[in-house]
Amino acid sequence: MARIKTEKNLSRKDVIVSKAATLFREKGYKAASMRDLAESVGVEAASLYNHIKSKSELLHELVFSVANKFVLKLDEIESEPISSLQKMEKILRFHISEMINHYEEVYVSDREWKHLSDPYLSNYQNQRRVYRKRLAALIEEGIRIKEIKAIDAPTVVLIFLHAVSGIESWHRSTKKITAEELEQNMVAILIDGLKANK
Amino acid sequence: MARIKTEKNLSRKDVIVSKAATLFREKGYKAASMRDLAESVGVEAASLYNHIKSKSELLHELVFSVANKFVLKLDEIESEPISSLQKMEKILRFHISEMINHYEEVYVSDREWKHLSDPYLSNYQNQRRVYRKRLAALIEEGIRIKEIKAIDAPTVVLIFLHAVSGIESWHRSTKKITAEELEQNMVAILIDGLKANK
DNA sequence: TCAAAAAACTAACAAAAATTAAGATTTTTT
DNA sequence: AAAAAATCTTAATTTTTGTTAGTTTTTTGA
Repeated sequence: MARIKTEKNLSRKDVIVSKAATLFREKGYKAASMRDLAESVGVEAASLYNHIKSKSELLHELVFSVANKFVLKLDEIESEPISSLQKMEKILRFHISEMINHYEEVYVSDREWKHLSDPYLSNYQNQRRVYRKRLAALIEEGIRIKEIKAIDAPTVVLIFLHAVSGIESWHRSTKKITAEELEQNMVAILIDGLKANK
Repeated sequence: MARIKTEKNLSRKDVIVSKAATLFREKGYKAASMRDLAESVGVEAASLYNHIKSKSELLHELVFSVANKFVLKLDEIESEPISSLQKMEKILRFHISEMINHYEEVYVSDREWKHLSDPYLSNYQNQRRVYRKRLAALIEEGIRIKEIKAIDAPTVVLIFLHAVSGIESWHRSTKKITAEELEQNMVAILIDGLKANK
C-alpha cells in the first residue's frame, strides 16, 4: 500500500501542503486538482482527506503562513534604530531572499490569494492593506527627513513589491546570475532610485 | 429575446471578448465560467457559441492582441534616433499607459497566459522571451556607452516589467493619484535608478 | 414581403471536479 | 500478541463545467 513518506520533523500534512505549493504555482489554484496533488504525493485522492479538511484549507494555510512571516519581520525591522532608507533596504532584502528561498510558497501567496474564500479573503486583504500602509509610512518618514526624494509613497510600495515578485522570471531563467548578484542588482536600482539628489 | 447590444464598429464577438477580459481579470481564467460570461453579456451560455469557437479562443485572442501591440511599439521605438536610456524611458511610459488605459486586457495577458494551450502557449512563451531579450540588448547598449550603470540587464528587464504590472494595485486603490503623476513617479524611480553615477 | 442568414433559446451530454462513506490494511500502543 | 489508532483504497455522490443539437425568433436585404 502506498504511503506518504515523511522526513524528520515533518507531518504528512506538511508534505501535502508543500507539494500543493508547487502544484499551485505551476498550474494555479483552480487548475490544480486534488487528483494531481494526490499523484504528486503518491497516494489516492481520497487519502488526502485523512490529513486535510479541504482544498481551500491548503491555500489559506499557505497564504497565511507567508503573510505572517512578513508581518513579523516588519515588526522587527521597524523597531531597529536605523534610518528609513536603511529600513526599506532591509525589507527589500528580506523580500528578495524569501522569494528566492521559499519560492513556491511566496509565489502562491502572492498570486493565488484571490481564490481564498471568506472570512480568509477579507482577512488577507486587510492584512495586506495594513502592511502596505506601514511601508508607505516608512517612506514618508524618509521623505520628511529628506533622505528619500519627494515622491508618492504608495507608488514606491507598489513598485517595490511587484519588482520583487519578478524574481519569478529569474527562477525560470536558465542562465542565472547568482542569488547574491540578483539581490545586489535589485537593491542598486531600487534603493538608488529612491535616494534624494544631494 | 435578449440580444447582445453592440456599439458602433464593434462586433458581437468584440463585446464578448471585452467582457471576458473583465471576468478573467476578476476571477482568473479557470474560475470564470462560460455561464458567468453569458450572464455578464446578458444572454444564455449556449448563445455565446454563435460568435466564438471556445473559451480558450477568448484567452488567446486577448493575449495575442496585447502581445502584438507591444511588439509593434518596440519595433517603432527601436528605430528612433535617440539614446538607449531614452528608448527605455519611452518603452516604460508605453507600458504604463497601456496598463492604465487597457487595464483588463493587459492584466489578463500578463497573468493568465499560463492557461493557453499549445501551440499558442509555446508561441507566446517564445514571443515573450524574444521581447525581453530585445529590452536587455537595449540596456546593454546603454551600459556600453556608459549612459546606464553597470548592472545585470535581464534583472533590469524583470524589475521594469513587473513594476509596471503593479499598476494593478493603483487601479484598485481608492485614493488615487492621477495617471500622469503615477507615470511621473514610476519613471523617476526606475529611470533614475538606472542612470550611471557621473 | 418573403426567404435566407444571424442570433437566440431550451435541453441535454459527457467529463472533471471536490468530497464522503465504508471497509481494508498497516502501524502504534498497551 | 491483541486492541486501538492511523492510514490508505475503492466506489459512489453531487456539482459544475464546456460544449453540442435542435428549434425558434429576429434581422437583413433583394
